[in-house]
Amino acid sequence: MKKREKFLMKKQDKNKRLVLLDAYAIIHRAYHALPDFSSQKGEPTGALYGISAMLLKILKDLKPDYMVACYDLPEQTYRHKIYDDYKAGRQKPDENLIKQIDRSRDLFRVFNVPVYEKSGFEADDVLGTIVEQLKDEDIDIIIASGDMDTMQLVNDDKVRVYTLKRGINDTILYNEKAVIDRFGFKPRLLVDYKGLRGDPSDNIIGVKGIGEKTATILIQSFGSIEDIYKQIREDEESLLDKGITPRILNLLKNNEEEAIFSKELATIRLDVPVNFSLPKQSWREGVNKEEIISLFQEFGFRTLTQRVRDFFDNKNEGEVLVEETKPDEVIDEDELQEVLIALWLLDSNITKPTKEDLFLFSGKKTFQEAKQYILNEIKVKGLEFVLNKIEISLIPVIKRMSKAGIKLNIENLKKISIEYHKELNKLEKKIWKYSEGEFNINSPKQLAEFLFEKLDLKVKGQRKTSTGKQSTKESELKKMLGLHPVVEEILKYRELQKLLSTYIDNLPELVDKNNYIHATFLQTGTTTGRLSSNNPNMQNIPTRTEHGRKIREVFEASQGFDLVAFDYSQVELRVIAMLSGDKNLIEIFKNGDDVHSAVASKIFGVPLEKVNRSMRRKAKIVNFGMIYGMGVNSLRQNMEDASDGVEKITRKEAQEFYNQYFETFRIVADYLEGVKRQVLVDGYMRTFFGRLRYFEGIKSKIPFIRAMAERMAVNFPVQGTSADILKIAMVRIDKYIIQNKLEEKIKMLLQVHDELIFEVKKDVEEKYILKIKEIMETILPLQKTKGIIFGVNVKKGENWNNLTDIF
DNA sequence: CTGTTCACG
DNA sequence: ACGTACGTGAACAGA
Repeated sequence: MKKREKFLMKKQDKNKRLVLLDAYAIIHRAYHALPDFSSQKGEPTGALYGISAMLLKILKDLKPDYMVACYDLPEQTYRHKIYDDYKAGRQKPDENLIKQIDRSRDLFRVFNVPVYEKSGFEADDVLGTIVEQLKDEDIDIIIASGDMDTMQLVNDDKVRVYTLKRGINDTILYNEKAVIDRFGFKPRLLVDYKGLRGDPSDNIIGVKGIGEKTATILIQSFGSIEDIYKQIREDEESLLDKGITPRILNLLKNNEEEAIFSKELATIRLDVPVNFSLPKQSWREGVNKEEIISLFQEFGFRTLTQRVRDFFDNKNEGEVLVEETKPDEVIDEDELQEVLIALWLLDSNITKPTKEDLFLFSGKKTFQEAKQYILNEIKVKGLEFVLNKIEISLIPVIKRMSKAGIKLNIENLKKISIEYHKELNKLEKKIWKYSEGEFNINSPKQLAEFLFEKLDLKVKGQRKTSTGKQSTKESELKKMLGLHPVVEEILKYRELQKLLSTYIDNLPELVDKNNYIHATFLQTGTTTGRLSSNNPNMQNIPTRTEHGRKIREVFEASQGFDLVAFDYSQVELRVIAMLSGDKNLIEIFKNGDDVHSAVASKIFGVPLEKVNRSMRRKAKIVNFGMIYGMGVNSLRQNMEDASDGVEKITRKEAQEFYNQYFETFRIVADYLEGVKRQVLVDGYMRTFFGRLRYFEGIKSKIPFIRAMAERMAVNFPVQGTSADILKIAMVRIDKYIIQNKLEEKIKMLLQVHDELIFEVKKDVEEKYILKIKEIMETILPLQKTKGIIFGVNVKKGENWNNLTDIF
């Protein structure tokens, strides 16, 4: 839990203070944050309770002289007129909420709070207009809201925003400095931020493909949207220099109108036709305490009634809470990155660490101190090799990889899109025929209703979801295949829907002007040392089904190049053989046999050529399962699933198979037990190269938690060592490419955990390809690997789905 | 903003 | 009798 320090700030005594209440936003927030209370008369009061409590908190914390409430009216606003889809997708407010909104007017009446509203405009516009009309007055303005939409109105210390952080009790007051700390730029640029990033809650699109991070970088570097486009027109290259990728530049150029329009939608109006005048007297003069109490009693608010009494009886001093802002410090980005990686190495449970984590972890106040502390800890924990020789060396390699990008064949992708959409529509119609009515097949809830209630299908040993609902996941649906013809259609529908929404229809938004995809590879994204990838995730592009593989086909080599993929064969099993030193397993790798068949041959005690498909399949399952710390029950389940439920496997059979496996690979079993013993003592495990991971749950008294920690501890050295090997390979190959001046001919494009994908100029000599293979296979000398060669297969082709073995 | 499902290694 | 195989990122629904 991130704890933020707070300090007290005295209210300025000279100026009067006006608190502007964004009534609808507060009520709306309270309605969703609180349970459905109701008064004795049966009137809903949950949201009313929330806003009453907030009002009392405002009186206590902010000590306003005047208060004014602004409302949204149910009518359409001018924003709906200029943009049909404004706030589309929002559901209509419940009747219970509407009732309470109406009733809240009584609340403001008894507190002497005048109401301002204007049909055709939102409360935010009215608030903005009031602020504007007061700009020359000496008055301290605080806007109290339930959301962050009014933050753009913050102006130094004169206009501040008081809003809810979490639930209804945790509040925060933003002045200009606090806004800058939170977003990284001045409040007036928030509209530009929304113009770029969009605002899903209002259905403002922004520039598709630009998210929080890119929007922030753009605004920090160039200022407003207008400034950004001015810069693009004047000097396009300067954006690239500032680290804006060609992809982003392209998105900006193609979506200028959207950006400007989104900004307009997000901008609060300052010219609503209302005439604001400050109330003649403060809210307190002329307020009737008894009126408030009687309304609260009508609502059934007992504790709040008491708080009203206390408030009027005591005179507490006015002090308000303000978020503390750390002193400004100039931090070099490249260093920063190194220290964040170092921090992640110290505690890999912190994935994607940020600057804040640095201060939190080190307990230091300045960056320099924090850095010193972290680097010292690296020494203490023996992580220097991993930090310096693996991670830091990898930074530029990853940068180059992302910069190169991989080419996407948009035309083919569009063809696939049209074809799959057609097929999906057909499936949808078919399914709806069975259901005799339309429903959302994508909704697990609606699908479950259809299958389990309407059709009343029964599944043997049905799985429940973690929240106790009937699961509709693939393995459950497969069990019902024979029961009803619709099940097969649903499975097909699921597959296509997934492919279309996750890949096919989103990839085109991520290409640059030359149709290249530049994914981001995160170095601190996992707990095990692997890389992760996003925007898009290039590590989960489909490969397992025919429909899916069509997607791989649209990733192509550049003109005049081939794609060349190098993949380690069974790295994780080789790593476990190396770490355990099991002679039987090592022998299999030395012989160069197919691992799963060879393992099957040993377990079933039959010669290699007598191993059938079922035996190999079972061996494969247990081979992988062992890497993950699988137990007997899941082994049974998996063996059954893998045969599509055709073959029934009893617990006893699974147990016998399990025993046989570990009798054959006795040393592996000992090694796994050794890991569990050791992690219980130390609380952490290391990979072969020294990378660390701590296991919180390992001493838990809850068996499930502890068992889970054990499985993670068993898996970590295997997955982590493999990840280290890949990273070292990347560093060495990159070095080789540069030393031989091959940068323009051989480009590393992707890393997918156990494989590296390059594009290689067609005229490049074979010896260079073979050298890369050799580098990968000799990351460790043979005596250290106990004679195991980490074999690499090399494939070549024009696109990612059409690769043929070459070495 | 969380849960479910599913794509990959 | 059972939610007990690890590590990710992403879309979508529903609140």
